[in-house]
Amino acid sequence: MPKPRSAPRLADVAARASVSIATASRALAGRAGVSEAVAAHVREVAMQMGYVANVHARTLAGGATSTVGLVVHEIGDPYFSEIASGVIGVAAQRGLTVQICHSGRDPEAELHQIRTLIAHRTDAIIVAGSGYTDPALQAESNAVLTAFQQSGGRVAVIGRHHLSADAVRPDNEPAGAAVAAHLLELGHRRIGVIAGPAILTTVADRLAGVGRALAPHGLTLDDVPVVHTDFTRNGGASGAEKLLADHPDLTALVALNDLMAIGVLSVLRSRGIAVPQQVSVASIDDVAVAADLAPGLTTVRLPMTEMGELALTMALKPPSARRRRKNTGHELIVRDSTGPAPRGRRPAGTSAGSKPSSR
Amino acid sequence: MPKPRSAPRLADVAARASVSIATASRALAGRAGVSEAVAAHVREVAMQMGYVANVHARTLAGGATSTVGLVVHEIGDPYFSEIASGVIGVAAQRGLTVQICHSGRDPEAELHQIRTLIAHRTDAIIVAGSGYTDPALQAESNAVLTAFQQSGGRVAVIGRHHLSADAVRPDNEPAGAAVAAHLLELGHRRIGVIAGPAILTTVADRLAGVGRALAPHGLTLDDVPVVHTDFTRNGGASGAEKLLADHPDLTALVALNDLMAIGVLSVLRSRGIAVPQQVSVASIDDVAVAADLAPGLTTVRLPMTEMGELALTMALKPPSARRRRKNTGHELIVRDSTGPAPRGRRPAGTSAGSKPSSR
DNA sequence: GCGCTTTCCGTAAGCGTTTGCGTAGACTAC
DNA sequence: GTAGTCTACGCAAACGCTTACGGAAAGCGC
Repeated sequence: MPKPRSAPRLADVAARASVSIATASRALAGRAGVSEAVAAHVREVAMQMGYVANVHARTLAGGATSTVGLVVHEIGDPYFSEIASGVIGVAAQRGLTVQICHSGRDPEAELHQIRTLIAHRTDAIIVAGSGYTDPALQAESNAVLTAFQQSGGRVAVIGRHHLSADAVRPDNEPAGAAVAAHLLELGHRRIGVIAGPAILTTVADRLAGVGRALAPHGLTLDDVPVVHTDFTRNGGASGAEKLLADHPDLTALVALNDLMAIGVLSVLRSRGIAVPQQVSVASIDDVAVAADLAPGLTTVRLPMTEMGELALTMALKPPSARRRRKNTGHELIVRDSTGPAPRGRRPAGTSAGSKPSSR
Repeated sequence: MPKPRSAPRLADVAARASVSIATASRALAGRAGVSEAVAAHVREVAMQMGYVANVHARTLAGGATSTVGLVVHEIGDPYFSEIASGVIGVAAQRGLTVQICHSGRDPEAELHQIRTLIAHRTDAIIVAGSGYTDPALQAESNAVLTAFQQSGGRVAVIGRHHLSADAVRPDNEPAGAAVAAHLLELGHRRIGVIAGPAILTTVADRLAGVGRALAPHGLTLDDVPVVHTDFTRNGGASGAEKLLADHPDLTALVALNDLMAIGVLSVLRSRGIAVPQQVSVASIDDVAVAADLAPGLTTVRLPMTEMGELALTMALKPPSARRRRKNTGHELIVRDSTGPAPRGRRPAGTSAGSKPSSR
């Protein structure tokens, strides 16, 4: 090889194949207007030279980027890494690549990332983080995304956002109701809720579900202590500490996501409080490790990977006049972190109740 | 607003600010040759119009892509999502976006993804998955990446690869030695190893470390049962089942990564085998949940997030003549899944030894 | 005030594609 | 053999930006 200075260009391929650039382009794109013989030859030459089209030139000239953008709060969070896995999976199938950005649960950062993605002219953008209860926080993002859609971009969101776009809606409210109902059925009445930031719709919806489940038992959300902290493991831990300090008589703790529940369990363990004999713990998401915790975490499964797949699939469909909505399912997964409410106040020993097992 | 048809272009900003395109470009890029007054005005106008440069046009014209590529085996794996988090973190700081691809532990898929990334002319490419013990498997990837580097691209790998590029080298061998040494110190001699696919250098290196630790005790790898399965939770579970069936007298199980250890623990739990009283379990990585398992997992911490940060930082430095290498540290984290070897054969009761705690 | 340098800004040439349009040549139909 | 229709291909104009290069205005010393 004499001088592989830079990557071969379409012009190089065309020259080597003794055709014009236009013909080479059409041949490689499989577009009509080129005889099969010539087309085959061009492809052959291109292959030999290891030619790969410059995506930027192609995009600039009007082609598709073959890139989709994905905005998550934090990829290290298993909830989002499972969603991302789904997105990347279907992207790969379709020959697309995925750009991932962190929003860090900050509306301003989210806007910035969306702008960046738009600047990259991705074919589609998927916003996977939770929405914000205050529409104003996403007003600007919405304007930007709307403009993006008007100029041909596709958008899908996961969760309840104030963004006009196709949406995959996790069963947040039903999940909240399911987890609370489960605890109530087990006889718990003194239930504490450890929630994430109130500005997140995911938190608001799950909380609302809890409230709905409370109603038939003559309770409302005002009757149960709710503490808002970070939507993370450490947030869960600090929330549990606060709740335990302020309300020592609680028999069950609901964390609004698994990560928080992990933090809760760790606090309980370090204090020597038996789960579920003294305090039951349950949450929502069913991340991969939930089954392997100590004890196995009772939680409500949301199909994260599938949600990611669904979102990209929706975004890639030809746009429809109306916004599409797709609700996910949910399933209560009972493991070992929940059990019957202890009788009386904090029995020191083991409760005699039957221990529910995984189903 | 009359007609926000498409995104505003640089020309629009320039016109609105009554300057030439060149001046506008320079002003926004912060390049010299523009008076501060004019520059400020241009920026002001651009901000008002919500102008965002078209990355593709910019790249074509010779600018940087402001995109980096990241190849991981599977983003759903916490090992990789933590690395990705590190990469995205420093990328965001520098105004870069990250394209993530799955290689799925398949050299051919990896090559394909690298090709795609190169087609996107990313400024840098980071290969984070394990390398392969057979250099032939990565020969083509190496050729492609070398060409990429010659044309100005930057490359960094995480792990031991047969790729000529800057590298972040996890302490795989020392980590393997550390975990084995820990078990040996506790008196274990009948140790089983649950390894991932033998073709991965990560597996080979960790295994070699185990072997090295064995030597002072008059043992070699041939003396301990080693089973190769998938480098996943389920792989760990099936490996544990096989080992337990073939060698019922083992007192300790080493899994070559935390994910496998999680599978191992689940098998042990479902069989009612007490950990660590009957069998100790230890592994390598220290993913975020390791501390929250049942029991807390003794493992060797590798700084995944930091590795991701380091890799991108290296890749972004001006290229040096020689390949840079950076070794990570490692730290044995003793939790509750390891304890003294039971005396005699499988005592049913609890071992009386002192329980090591986290340090 | 005259040459000089310096500062600031505009003109225009690409970057590598895609694609509308124009034009040869081959073929059909008479 | 001539006119008309396709087919297969080439020419050249975008796409939106960066960056030499050149020219005008402004500052300097004398």
